[in-house]
Amino acid sequence: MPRPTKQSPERGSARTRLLDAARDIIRAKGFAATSVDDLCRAADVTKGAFFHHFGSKDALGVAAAYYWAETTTAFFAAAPYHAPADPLDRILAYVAFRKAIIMGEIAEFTCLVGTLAQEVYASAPDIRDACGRSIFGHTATLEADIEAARRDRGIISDWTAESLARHTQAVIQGGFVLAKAGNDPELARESLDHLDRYIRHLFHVTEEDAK
Amino acid sequence: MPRPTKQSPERGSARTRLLDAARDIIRAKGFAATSVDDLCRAADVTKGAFFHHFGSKDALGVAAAYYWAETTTAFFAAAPYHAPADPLDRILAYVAFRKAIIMGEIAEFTCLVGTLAQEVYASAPDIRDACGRSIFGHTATLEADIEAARRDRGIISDWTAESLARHTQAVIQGGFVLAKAGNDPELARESLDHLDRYIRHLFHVTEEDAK
DNA sequence: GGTTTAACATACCATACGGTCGGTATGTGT
DNA sequence: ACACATACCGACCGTATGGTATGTTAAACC
Repeated sequence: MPRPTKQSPERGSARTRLLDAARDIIRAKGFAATSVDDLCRAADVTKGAFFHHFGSKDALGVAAAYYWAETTTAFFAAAPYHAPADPLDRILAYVAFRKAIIMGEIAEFTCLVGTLAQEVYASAPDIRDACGRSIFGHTATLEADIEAARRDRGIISDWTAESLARHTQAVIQGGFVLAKAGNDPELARESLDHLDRYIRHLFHVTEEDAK
Repeated sequence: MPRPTKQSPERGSARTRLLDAARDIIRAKGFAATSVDDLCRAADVTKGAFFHHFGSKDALGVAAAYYWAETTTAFFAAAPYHAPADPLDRILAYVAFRKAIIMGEIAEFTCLVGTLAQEVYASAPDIRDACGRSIFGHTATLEADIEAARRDRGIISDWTAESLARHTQAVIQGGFVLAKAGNDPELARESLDHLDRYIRHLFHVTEEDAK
């Protein structure tokens, strides 16, 4: 039950502002390098407010992962790639959409929960699990289309819809890693072209089909 | 010029022991969460020794990335996947090899420079660049085989050898991210199966060829 | 209208951190 | 023999860190 604050009722509650700050700062600096004071400064709240809303820094990490899951779920649900009638077209539109939103600064298009999980998977299992739920919850949204496309075309395969959905995520996450290491967003886009080609192959899309 | 130490001449110099400790601890906890004292304790050296060999913690990060590049280069150069006469077979053997070495604890098979780059890319450009050199230096070792395989088979493609080599790395790195998020090494292996299938497709490997 | 409660704010604390500094032991070249 | 360099030791320092204790304000509930 958030309540409008006196100083900035329009900017959202302190809790939301802290989560927004966490999203931006952790993506840029990593979780351990982001201090509680950093977050309070960015969100323009005091430490008292921070520890009122979150029991610890780790608890904020968990909350940030859930917040990421919520906001990205809404973002992808509202995205235009669901429009095509053919499920395979929706899958390819998804890949194209993922490629299209790779722009601007690296910290702005990369994945919070991927970064976070990679960093804290061994030392903060609760944060890791929250990240896992966000990632695999997202892959699950692709499975229905993959399965439908497979049935539509009578594809007999040694791969499952779950597996291909996860692979899609792996390519995206791996592209982010390369983009960061090479300091070049194009490296992330490049792998999505290979993924697109791979998916067309799995569903036997030929040159003639493309027209 | 390392010199045998009094207390443990057989364990290698303090510098090497610190770099080994850095490899293991940073992969498990991340760079920022790894303190200089952690490293000194694990390497059984004092803080004086640490700052004698490395000007700062960041300098150790850079050195660790170079050390990783050196040791992995030697490791992959000595690996058996170079044996096949056909370059395409070497490429597929590489993918199979990468899959085979995914075993044991997650921190033992994942990539130091991938983790490191992802964490510090924005705040420590020198570490990031060292990681980039390690990753892209490794992808370069695949390019010759990819190019040779393409020429051998007269493949006309809209992808380059460099691009496919980088995509291979992206799939591996992305698999590591998923393995960490899901706390399951199988997630990393799974994507390598898709990569294998994709490469066979690019080089027109049919079921009959496989025999 | 009084009490409770959520939502902050402020001052403070113990510790852990990266880094420094003066010193010592052990070669090494002349 | 002596100067010099390298490798290392360990006490110390200033600061930043996560976290706490106490206080304040204002809306919500009875």
